[in-house]
Amino acid sequence: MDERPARPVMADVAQLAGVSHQTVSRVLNDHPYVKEETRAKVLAAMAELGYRRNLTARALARRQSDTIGVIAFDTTLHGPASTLFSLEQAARAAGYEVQVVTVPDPHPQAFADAVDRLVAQSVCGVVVLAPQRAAVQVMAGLPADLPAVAVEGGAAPGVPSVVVDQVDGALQATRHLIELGHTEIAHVRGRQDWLEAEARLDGWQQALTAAGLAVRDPLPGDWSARSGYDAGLLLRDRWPEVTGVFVANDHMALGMIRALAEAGVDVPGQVSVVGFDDIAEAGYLRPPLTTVHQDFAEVGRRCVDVLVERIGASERWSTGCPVVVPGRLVVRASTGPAPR
Amino acid sequence: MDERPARPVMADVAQLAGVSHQTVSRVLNDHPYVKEETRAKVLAAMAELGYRRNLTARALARRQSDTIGVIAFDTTLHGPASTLFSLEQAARAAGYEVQVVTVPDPHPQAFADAVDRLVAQSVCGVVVLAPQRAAVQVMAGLPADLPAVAVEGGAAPGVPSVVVDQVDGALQATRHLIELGHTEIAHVRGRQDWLEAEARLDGWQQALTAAGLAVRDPLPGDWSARSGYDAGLLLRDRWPEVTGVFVANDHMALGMIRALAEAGVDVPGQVSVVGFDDIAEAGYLRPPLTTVHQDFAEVGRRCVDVLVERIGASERWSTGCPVVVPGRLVVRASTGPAPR
DNA sequence: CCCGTGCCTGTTAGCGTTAACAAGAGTCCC
DNA sequence: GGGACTCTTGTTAACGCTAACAGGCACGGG
Repeated sequence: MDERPARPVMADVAQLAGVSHQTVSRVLNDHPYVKEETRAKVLAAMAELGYRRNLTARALARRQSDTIGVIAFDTTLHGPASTLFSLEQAARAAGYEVQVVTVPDPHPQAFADAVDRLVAQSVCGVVVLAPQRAAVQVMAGLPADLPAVAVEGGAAPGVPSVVVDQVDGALQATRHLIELGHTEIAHVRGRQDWLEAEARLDGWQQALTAAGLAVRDPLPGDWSARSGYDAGLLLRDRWPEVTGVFVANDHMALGMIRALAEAGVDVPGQVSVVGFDDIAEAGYLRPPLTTVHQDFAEVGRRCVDVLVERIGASERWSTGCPVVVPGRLVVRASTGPAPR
Repeated sequence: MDERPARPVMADVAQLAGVSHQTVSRVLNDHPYVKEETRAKVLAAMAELGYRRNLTARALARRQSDTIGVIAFDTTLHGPASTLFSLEQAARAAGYEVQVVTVPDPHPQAFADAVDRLVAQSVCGVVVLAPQRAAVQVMAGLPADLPAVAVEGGAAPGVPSVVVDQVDGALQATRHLIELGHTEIAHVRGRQDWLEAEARLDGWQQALTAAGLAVRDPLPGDWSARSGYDAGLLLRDRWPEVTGVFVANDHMALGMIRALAEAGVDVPGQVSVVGFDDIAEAGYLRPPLTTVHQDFAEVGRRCVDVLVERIGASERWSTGCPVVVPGRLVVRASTGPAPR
């Protein structure tokens, strides 16, 4: 005659344990001032009923949800995917859930919608994992009382960021080529509107300028292996004298190497190639790729650190300078001494 | 003297519009029986106050949250990452939020914890994106009234699944080698405990058996490029007569090719290699990789379809057979006729 | 003219939790 | 013995929304 047993609620536990529902709440929230004996009774009752607390109700009552929202652009890409993965684990360890909203097109309006949805969910903090210029504007428009962190974010006022030092990484990569004796060094840039693409371009330019070498126009690229391949063809055609290339990410680097190989150009014998990212398979490509390693796991963790700190602090926060995770050049076999 | 303006709630909108809060609710939920004029007034009031509905309160009142939970193992891997990405977009289009929980170790207990957390959040459905044997047990233990879908899931009773036809894909790959005249064909398997690894092994065996060819022990692998490289070394050492290899994923295939190249073995001249996954850069490796394409975007979309249907249906669902997304062999340059 | 039937709106009562307050019991000290 | 604590528990009122019910009004048919 009975319905299927509904999920037990606090009141049920309270009744079974012979206490008030508030006492159950106290046990759940580790309040001091609960007698050990009472706590045991409540715990036993919870176990017997298979009680699970309703986090929705909790969130409503506390006006705080212990959920971190993530706004991401393309979680398929190596960097965002890796960051998201470690971020989720770090968040869980800190007691937070993670809710992800991806933004298919990097238009400000789409970002704004994403923020709205997250706010409607009463998230207690937001991570912006969209390293585009368009995302920067959005952060400026974030509700002032909502803690936020940007990954690789530009200088949005009031929003702290966690970044891998892109300029420095590009400097390391380019200097490496210079030290090997290369003097004609090209660059394949990442997608327009991406901050990382600009920073890597910057680093490359700085290194060349510091060494007194010529700065060519960067070859266009969109992060994809295909665009790297196209850039490779273009390179041969336009600047056959180039012997070193700093490519803005590993996927494009691999496309570039393939184009060069097809054209009969030996890497690293005739042309040296450096990538960026250090994707998992970089060490197993032909040739093994020299590249700049980025510790995305660390980035994810630091994001949570910063965000949790902001959530904890009730007063107005100061902006502070970005948390910088260093990049590290990994020398493998795609670079060698300049041919003479 | 005033505090910073608190976020407006329904009552505020109602007051400004001169109606009851229930009418505001009706407008928000597209109820019939709201006069056009009233609707306009309410909408105007909402716009003026910048009202955002509180989804937490809504979820509590409706006892339903419009959130889909995803339990994933490693969202860094190509397949899960791609599936998750399209799933999130499809879910949003269907009016759902997505909450992700990753499980660092594939132990049943860890999966069970993940389910608990999702249930506590009152998610209205769950996608299990963890293609391991350990995850199958967990699905059997899912609350009976919680709609669920498994991706690449085994035969958990009552839980529908969306799969790419792995066995068929492996058959296509292996047959391709056979048709090219190869008779000594090895296999590098994926990580133990993964259902996909088993299915691909199966397909390989079936194809060989059907053709009357010898079935060797599969070489061990764990999906990583490194393990593919190791398998390549092992292969040369153990079975120098092998001329065709079906490798369970592209990353291992690329490691294998590198190992062979180092040993002076030409691909595809002396040994043909087929991968599985069709990662974005597969066409730009050296040589371009013949592989089996999986349409993960479609998998994500179908997951949402199935889940939404289950959520809508109030009565007990029948299990039905899995939704099968076909795999497709993409022939590139890493395979060629068997040498004689 | 009354009653039933659409339309439209308001009132009330939850949803399951936490917060705020109240209050009783025990302890300690003067 | 009384006041001021600390420890422990219970009662009540939110949190912001939706669901259920109860009207009021206009219209049409018997």
